[in-house]
Amino acid sequence: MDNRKLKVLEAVVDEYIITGEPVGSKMIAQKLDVAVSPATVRNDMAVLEQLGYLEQPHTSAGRIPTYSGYRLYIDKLMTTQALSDEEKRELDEYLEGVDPTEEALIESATKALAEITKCAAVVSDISPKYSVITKVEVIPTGKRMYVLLLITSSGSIKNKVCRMEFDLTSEQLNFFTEYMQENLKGVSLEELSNEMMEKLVVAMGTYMVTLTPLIQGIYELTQGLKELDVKISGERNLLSYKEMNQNEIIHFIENKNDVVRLLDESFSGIQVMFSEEDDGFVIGNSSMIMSKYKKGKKTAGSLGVVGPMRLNYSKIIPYIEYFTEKISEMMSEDDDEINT
Amino acid sequence: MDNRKLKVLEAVVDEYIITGEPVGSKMIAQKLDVAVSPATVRNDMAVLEQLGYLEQPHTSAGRIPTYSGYRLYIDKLMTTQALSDEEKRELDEYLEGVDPTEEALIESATKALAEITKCAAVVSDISPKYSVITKVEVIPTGKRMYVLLLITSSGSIKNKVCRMEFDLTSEQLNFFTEYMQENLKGVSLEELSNEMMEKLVVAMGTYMVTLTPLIQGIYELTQGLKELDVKISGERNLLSYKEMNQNEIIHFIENKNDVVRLLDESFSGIQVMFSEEDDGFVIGNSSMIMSKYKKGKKTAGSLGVVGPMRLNYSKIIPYIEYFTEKISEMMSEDDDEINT
DNA sequence: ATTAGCACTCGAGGTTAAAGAGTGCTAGCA
DNA sequence: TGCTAGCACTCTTTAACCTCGAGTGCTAAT
Repeated sequence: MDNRKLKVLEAVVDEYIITGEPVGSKMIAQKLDVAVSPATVRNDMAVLEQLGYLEQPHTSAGRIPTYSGYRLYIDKLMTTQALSDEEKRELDEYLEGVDPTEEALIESATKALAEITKCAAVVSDISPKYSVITKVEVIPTGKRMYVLLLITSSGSIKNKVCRMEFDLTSEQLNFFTEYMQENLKGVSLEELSNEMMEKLVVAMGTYMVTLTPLIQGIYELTQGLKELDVKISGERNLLSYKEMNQNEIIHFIENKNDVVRLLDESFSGIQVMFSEEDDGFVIGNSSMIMSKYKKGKKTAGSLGVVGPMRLNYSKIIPYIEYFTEKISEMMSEDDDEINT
Repeated sequence: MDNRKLKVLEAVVDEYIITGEPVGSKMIAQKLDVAVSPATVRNDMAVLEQLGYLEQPHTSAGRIPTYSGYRLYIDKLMTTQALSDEEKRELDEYLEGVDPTEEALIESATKALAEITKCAAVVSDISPKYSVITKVEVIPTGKRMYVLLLITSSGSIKNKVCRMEFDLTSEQLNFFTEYMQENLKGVSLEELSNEMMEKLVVAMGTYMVTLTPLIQGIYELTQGLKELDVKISGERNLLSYKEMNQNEIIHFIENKNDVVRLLDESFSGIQVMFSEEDDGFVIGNSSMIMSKYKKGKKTAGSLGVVGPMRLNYSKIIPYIEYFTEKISEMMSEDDDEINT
């Protein structure tokens, strides 16, 4: 394909990203570095339309990119704008002074991303497959009330209050704590199945009956830990894009968790997905830029943004790259400390 | 004021609540139990308008209630529709089988309220003034990593991971736990001031230096506990009311916490507030129905809904009354068990 | 006090006309 | 062969205009 045609396509996408309006031949003729007439551009655009990179909302309007137009633009044409030191510093500040707990880190990360990109930001926690139970505690805290505590190698903590029928003897309490400690410590969340829990219960013998609520509690906590922890923020940003369907946005907000699959499926490195390319997309006419961050040497969670197709890719992609790097660093610090 | 005029006002509000359209004289003449002509109703409506209870969007339209119209309707005219057993049962089911932790209970309560009323629902937790620290724990959980745990009489649990410079000796650990236990147990969150924390730190003597991160952690946890815990859900419901301003709704969603003041200020019993009556309202053209629930004999948190002025008060008010009763019951159970 | 009758107001919705943006095509030019 | 000027054509947007109907306020009669 003609070099000039590619330049035309690039110019159309660039312009459309800025204005959000269909782009005409005159505009492009001005923007191009080679001096050509609008008529020439028109011919090129007609070809680009035939190839499926551009489309016309109606005959007498300019062109807008199709999703394959965007795809080509992103993969081949676009020149990314590296972050200035200023911008990096701004980003660093966002993440500084944040509680190093993973949960808090992830929360701040989504907020920062959403704020900067004016999109909805999604950050998923480290996949629970990689964590292992490190501690089980039962703490009495009032009449017949006990707090269960479960801690994993990734630093997640879950707790739950259990109310019992009777007060436990200290002997029962010790037995339970030690038994759970012994049998659950080091067990990865992946291998922790229903059957395994059941076996544990049976093997408790006579204690089983009295301790049922506690066991139930532990079970619920493990279930909670297994859930991929995803934080989304900035959903409201989406409402400001007129090309996105209000109802779909609301649907997305309600069914946030559907993006989890996409986040989990993705491979490493930065990638851009379009709703047209994947029916699992929760929201039409949108794109998602995402990347996986690492924890030490292992791939951990994902982060990214969801927005309209008309996104400033050349700016946001470097942002996300930098962001991923930063989060990976911060997560890896944790990791070192926990695993060494 | 004429009895019939009041009936006219009631009919206008009733009708407007259903249709959302300005109400004409013909409609009202049909609805009234006394048989009068539209012309008569027109005269009455003109008077009601002069008194400030009704208004006309434009000359050739019907009337809609002003906020003082709603006020009069709610305080004097409206006949509330008591909940049917069916409805009560439905509500009960919503709250059944919920984790009896206050936090979970509150969360479910907002969801149920929002679902039923199609409004945004707000539930604030028991005001922290009423709780007392019952337990402080420090649990080692990896190299130089410690989990701090703070439990209050109201059943709230907060935890936090602290990373230390060095591993603590078991002696240090014991000292810290016992020291905190001794000095913080039974202390109410209200009296737990900055100065008090500082005194504690100083009194620790030589331990102070090494244990700083832990102290810092404890401090942060107490701060967290002091915050009034408010859950809001169903904000998206507001988007479906065309008489509400989109931007204001978004503003409300972002500044949810501004309602806390309203919740906290309110007195006991059910009450309805209008945005016109209080400039602190985060969202214009709206009303809020709320009530305080109890815990045992003490007033605890508040619950309510935020929606447009055009709400089905006669239905929602009994709902909220019943809901308040239910939540009070459930909370009081907790209370008995913890404090006896 | 109530009501029938009637002129009046005003918004909603539909139609028409003009303006403007942008295209596709053709014919001529380097 | 590739580019361009010119022009007719298409389609949207905007405004002006019209009509219809709902609803009112007033007046005069009951």
